[in-house]
Amino acid sequence: MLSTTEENYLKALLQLTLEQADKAEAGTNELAAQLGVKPATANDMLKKLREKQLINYEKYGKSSLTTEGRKQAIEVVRKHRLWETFLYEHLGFSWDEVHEVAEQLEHIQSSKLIDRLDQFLNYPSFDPHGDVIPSASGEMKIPAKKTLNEEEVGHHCKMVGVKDNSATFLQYVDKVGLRMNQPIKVLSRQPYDELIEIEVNGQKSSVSPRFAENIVIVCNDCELQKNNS
Amino acid sequence: MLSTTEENYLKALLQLTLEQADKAEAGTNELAAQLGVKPATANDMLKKLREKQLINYEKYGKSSLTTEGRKQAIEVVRKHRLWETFLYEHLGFSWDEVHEVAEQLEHIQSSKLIDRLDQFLNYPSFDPHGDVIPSASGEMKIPAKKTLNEEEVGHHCKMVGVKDNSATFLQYVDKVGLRMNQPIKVLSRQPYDELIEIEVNGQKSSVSPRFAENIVIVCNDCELQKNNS
DNA sequence: TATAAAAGTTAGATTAACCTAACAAAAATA
DNA sequence: TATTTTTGTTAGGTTAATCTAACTTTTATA
Ligand SMILES: [Mn+2]
Ligand SMILES: [Mn+2]
Ligand SMILES: [Mn+2]
Ligand SMILES: [Mn+2]
Repeated sequence: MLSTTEENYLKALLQLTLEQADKAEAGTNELAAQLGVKPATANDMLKKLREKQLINYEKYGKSSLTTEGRKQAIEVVRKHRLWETFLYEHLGFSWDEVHEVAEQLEHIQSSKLIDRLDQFLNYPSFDPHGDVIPSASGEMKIPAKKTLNEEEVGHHCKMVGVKDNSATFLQYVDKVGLRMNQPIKVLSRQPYDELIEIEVNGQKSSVSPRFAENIVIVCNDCELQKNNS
Repeated sequence: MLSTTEENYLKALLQLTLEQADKAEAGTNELAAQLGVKPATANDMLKKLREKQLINYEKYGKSSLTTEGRKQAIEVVRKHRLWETFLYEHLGFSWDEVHEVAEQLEHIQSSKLIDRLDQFLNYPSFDPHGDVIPSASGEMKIPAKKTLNEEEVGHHCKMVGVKDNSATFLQYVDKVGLRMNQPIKVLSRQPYDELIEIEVNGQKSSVSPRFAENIVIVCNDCELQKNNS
């Protein structure tokens, strides 16, 4: 059985390697920073996790999860997000309060507990932050990335990045009220001028296709793609 | 903030000192046995807890909780029993499955979490084993002990001890179906012969006053007495 | 390409929680 | 009371997870 610390390393490695979809590996310093420990500390743990066949790691090289390591990491993420959902939906915690407590709850060891919690919550697909909850079988669906311009009317999505990094554009994004990871609903698309009407945090605004094609989003309503290499 | 281990020592000391209501102290070996560690290990921890002013302890002496130590211990018991109640009532865990998981959950650090859980459960007074749940303010009510013969009709209680330790009596207790800590309901008292009709685990039986006065019980329905020295 | 910077590793130390083995004090009992 | 048993303590050691300081390798850049 894994220690809380080992679980945290695997989860951190999963998160870092999911961020950059292309290369599924992370450096020692990067991992140490993510976990708030010194590189020397992370280095020790990397050797230990390699011994346990949970990661691929070679001296001076980048690290990546093995199939078993990935499975374990996904299980931790599943627990984290189910607990966040419980705290948010049943105990009246707010969006920003759930994470800290879920960091503790995700390490409770009881498969019966997590299965029953899943059932109690009615098998939710997303946590309060809109992140996908992995299934009991360890499948973690990753919603497709696209631009806001390509999003369908009526769908719910969230901004996960921008294509234009100019100050002008970023200031405009701010002004429109868009924030990273905040839920967005696409209300309509005007046939006359192609303006897209969106709702963010209760506020409605209209944006141009030019603007929208520089906003990268993930859609919660579109077909989900499994990601379980 | 206390470590999980420190919390476990305080809780164990509370439990040991509640058992023998007269002398509120426990020996090093006794405590070590309760926690499943060696006396040498417990000895180290006793010194540490004394430094933190959580227990009273002197070399070769018995240990007892300070006011602060007792407060902390009661908080852990409160968390344990609220979680047990949650698992039992909302996640369909059985009587005997809840304890193991609650041993982990009782160490989650979040006062908001436990307050909200209490509210969610509608401020329960007893856990699934019939044990009293301490209040948010740290009051731990201890139900009055009395004999089954003194118990009122209609009340719910549980056996916590016997006054007669003869084999004959104990075998009779077994035969009637009484088990330690198992819920008992007093159904009636016949005016004619004073026989007491009780229900245990769905089974009804009648016992004599002679028998009943040798069964020590605690009543869940009687006035509770605070125990917060 | 030579040098500087960044990234990664190693050695040695610390802390918490545990252990065993040897010893000391207190309590029980002969 | 003397002896034995029980109880409690100490010394010294282990493991997991952390650190700092010094070192090495790799990568970037002048
Ligand atoms: Mn989170
Ligand atoms: Mn989340
Ligand atoms: Mn319990
Ligand atoms: Mn209980």
